[in-house]
Amino acid sequence: MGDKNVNITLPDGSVRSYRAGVTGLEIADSIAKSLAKAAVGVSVDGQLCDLSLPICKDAKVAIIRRQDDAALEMIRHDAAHVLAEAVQGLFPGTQVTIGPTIENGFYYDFARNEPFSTEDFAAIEKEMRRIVERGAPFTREVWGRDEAIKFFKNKGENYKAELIQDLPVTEEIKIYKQGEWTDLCRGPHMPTTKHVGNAFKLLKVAGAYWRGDHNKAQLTRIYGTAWRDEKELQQYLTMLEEAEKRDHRKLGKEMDLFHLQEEAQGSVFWHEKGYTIWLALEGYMRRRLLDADYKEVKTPQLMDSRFWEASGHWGKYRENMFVVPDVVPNTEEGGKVFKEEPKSFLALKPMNCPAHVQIFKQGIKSYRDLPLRLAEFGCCHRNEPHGALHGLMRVRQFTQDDAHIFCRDSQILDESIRFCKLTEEIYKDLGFESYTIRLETRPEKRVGSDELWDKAENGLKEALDKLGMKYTLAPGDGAFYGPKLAFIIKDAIGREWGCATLQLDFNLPERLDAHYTAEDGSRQRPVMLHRAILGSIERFIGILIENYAGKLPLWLAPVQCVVATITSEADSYADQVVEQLKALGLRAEIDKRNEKINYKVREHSLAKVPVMFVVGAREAAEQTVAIRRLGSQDQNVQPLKSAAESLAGEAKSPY
RNA sequence: GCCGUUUUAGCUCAGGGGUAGAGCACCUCAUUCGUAAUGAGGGGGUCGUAGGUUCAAAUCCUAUAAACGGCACCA
Repeated sequence: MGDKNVNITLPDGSVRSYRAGVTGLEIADSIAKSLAKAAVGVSVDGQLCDLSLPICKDAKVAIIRRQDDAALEMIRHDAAHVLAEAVQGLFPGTQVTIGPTIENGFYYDFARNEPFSTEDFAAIEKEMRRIVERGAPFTREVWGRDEAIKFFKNKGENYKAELIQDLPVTEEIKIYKQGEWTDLCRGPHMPTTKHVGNAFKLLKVAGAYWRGDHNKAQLTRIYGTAWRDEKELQQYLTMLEEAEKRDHRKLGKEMDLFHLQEEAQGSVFWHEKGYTIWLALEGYMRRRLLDADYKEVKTPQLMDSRFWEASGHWGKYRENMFVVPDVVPNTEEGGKVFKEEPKSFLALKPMNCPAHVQIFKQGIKSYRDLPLRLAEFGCCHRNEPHGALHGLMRVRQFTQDDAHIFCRDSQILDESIRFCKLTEEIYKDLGFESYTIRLETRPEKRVGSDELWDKAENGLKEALDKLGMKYTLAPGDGAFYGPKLAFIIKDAIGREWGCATLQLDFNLPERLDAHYTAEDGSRQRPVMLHRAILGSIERFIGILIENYAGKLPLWLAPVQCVVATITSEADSYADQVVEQLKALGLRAEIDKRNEKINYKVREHSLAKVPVMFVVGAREAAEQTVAIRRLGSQDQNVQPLKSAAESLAGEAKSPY
């Protein structure tokens, strides 16, 4: 490198010249001693690097101090290393594998014959604190491939050896040491383990497959969180607790919305209150769809296996389908359920699309009929693996707000725009401002010509661009039959769930031989768009509950108004009030119990009833109500008539 | 499906070899009390299920089911 110089551009825009090979630490030192002291890493052209890494070409450089947001990534990564060292110190013979950072924390996957338990956490954390306190410097070395493989194999670290073996030949084999402890790692790291600090906590253990492949070994994963200081850690832990309170399973029980039980795992028992939400939501969607020129249909629940063979589901998804033998059951007491071998089978529908194609195929369709949009609140069954079931979010019986649009290639763009617009409007009505959109494009194994895929992918892209909707690209993640859009919403605990989806399908119309007659009299294949906006109604209600923490907007609230009496003197007036509310279409209940008003207010507040009309002798005499809204302590006394009417107006569905 | 954890009254949970406990809810009585819990009394559980060990099992062992946390899967 000699005396060649490099130009370093700092965040304030100033450019300084250093000799080539200068390190981040040296740059920091040249700016201010205090900066060098506070520095934990350096960003070089946006890439986080070790402070000690020589910089050999012109670059934009920012020094990362421990208090900077960018340092969180390093703190967590280093914490993962400290965890690994601690675990290997306490549990000899444990192999290390990978330990990346994740949102809000980190994990490390270990291979050990005996799995860890959360009871080991105290000891591991203690050892981690000792390692942090010791403050060994992280040092970076580059090793030869064979040397590295030999080293790790000798140590019995077969997973690490495998990782190195699979690294591309062009990749440097980087080894980081923290004192005695050595690990293969991409880096970067902070100067010493001391910089990790004490604001970390181990959270949970879990099984995880080596390289995410269920055919490979099962490892034990330890999850942790790490922050810059104790206050941040506490804030995060409090946030987790708050999120737990919003869990739809907890609120569903507390608010008497639904339940699940062993005899029908993965299928929901909707109680009156929960089903009231369902009906309000479904009604809203129905009005939306009919106005958007969809035609609502209803198709069979059970169909012969031949039907599913034709659609291709029988071969590919049979293990997740509920199959019913087409045999009359034996009624002999204590006998076998079926006496004879079934000659044929029926299956509960796992999806609605093939049935919609059947409707499309009735009669001859003209290009004039397109686009044809068939909608169904279709109840589907999928035999999901036990471990996948999760409250309302992942169930075995669910209802999709499903629709299939049959159209021509040239209509893909327009239909995509209509869909995205409609979804956006609906999500806005439902209170979702933040969701992410993913565009999943052609996978390697696929049907349809490249030309058609171009048209389809561009159609989706163009639709999003035209509407100014931001999205991320997921190349290769599309279905074999076409590209798709996924709208993703997070739940209370930060888990992501796919809700709305738009999927182009070049396969099914072909398989099931759907066609229409074009202007020139020729037979043409329609393109089929699968689309859902809520996705599954069950899941969406779960997300709604979490999003609103149970405090649903008036139009969705199962009980919109409770009329509560102060003394029994007001009973008959309260009856009149409820009657009026009901006459206006409101979901109102009365609480005439012999309880103090404090008790009633507390109870209905906890039940998350949005509005209470409190009535006592005074209100009865004056024909008024004292209005109390959830979350407010204000009492607003209004004449009954106007109060009821304005509440009814407010409770109207947004569409 | 895989790994781990859990399962005791309607709900939330305590109890860890000697025959089951709290708070809330429920029922009864008294109280009519103006915006987040009125008081007193009462009823309620073969401790997830099936085996086993033991004089004795909610408690120990084995199997099994479900739920929970991840992983894998999600047409």
